[in-house]
Amino acid sequence: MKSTLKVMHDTGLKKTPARIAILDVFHHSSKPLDADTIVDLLEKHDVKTDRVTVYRTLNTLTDFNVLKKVEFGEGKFRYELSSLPHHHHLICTSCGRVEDIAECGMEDVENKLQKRTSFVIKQHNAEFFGLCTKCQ
Amino acid sequence: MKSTLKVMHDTGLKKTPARIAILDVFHHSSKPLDADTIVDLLEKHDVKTDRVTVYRTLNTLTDFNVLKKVEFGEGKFRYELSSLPHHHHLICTSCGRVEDIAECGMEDVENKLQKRTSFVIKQHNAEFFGLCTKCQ
DNA sequence: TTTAATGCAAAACCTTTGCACATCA
DNA sequence: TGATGTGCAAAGGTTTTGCATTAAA
Repeated sequence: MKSTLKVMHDTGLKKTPARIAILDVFHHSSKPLDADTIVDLLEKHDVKTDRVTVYRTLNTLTDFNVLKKVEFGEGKFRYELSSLPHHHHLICTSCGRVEDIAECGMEDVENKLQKRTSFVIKQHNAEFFGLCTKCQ
Repeated sequence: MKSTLKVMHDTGLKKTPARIAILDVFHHSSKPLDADTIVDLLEKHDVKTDRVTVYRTLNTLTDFNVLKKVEFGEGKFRYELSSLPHHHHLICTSCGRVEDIAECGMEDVENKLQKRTSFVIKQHNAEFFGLCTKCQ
């Protein structure tokens, strides 16, 4: 995985404390984060930053394809590093735990779909919902 | 497909003009609708209803499993009849056109996943993004 | 008549915008 | 220094809540 500083360098974006701190948060997170959580984490790490800066940074990094927006049906966006290998999410509907699913196995599904429809398919999202071990 | 009145009867909810009109809108729509679009359609059909009633109706019908919430990464919810056969959506990233995908072909994916993880998987969502014929 | 639904006003959330000031390269 | 990023205040868009009134069963 690319380091935070490497990412900043590649984008050509200015290396500001806020951006470095926000990217660090993602590099240390195992699941997609929403803006509010990031604000909290920054505060906890004594990084003084405005909420607006967080939103702006999330958008900028998404535009530069450093981050990827995802939605879990919560009415808000979450973000994750787009450098992560292609994967989907398995979400526990009881406790909210999120697990990554590597090898989505959807290549076949997508290929068949490509043949059946007139669309040129560029990407897909998938979320699986269920109960984790603890919540079953 | 169940008729609007049948749906109302099955839920035990009161048959109010607003609810009937809203369900009618869904019975005549080929794609998931957001609250705002519904408000517009009702207005066009001269059904006088408050926006809040639309939101409340959408929530009530979702609670009763008559409607299903879906998200297309727009920062708002859309709803569709949950009586529709299991399907996913193919969304044109250029013009916003939405096509249903019947036979999702994800049973295998889900079954394999079930074996590989400790979750009990209850359902999945999938959205495919690409370009429709016109926009290619 | 009793319970549930509606309308209106107000607010809660999440997110964006404008603008002056600060900071990185 | 010049371009870009930040903070603050304000606003925009979507959705929810409280409460008095109205309508369904």
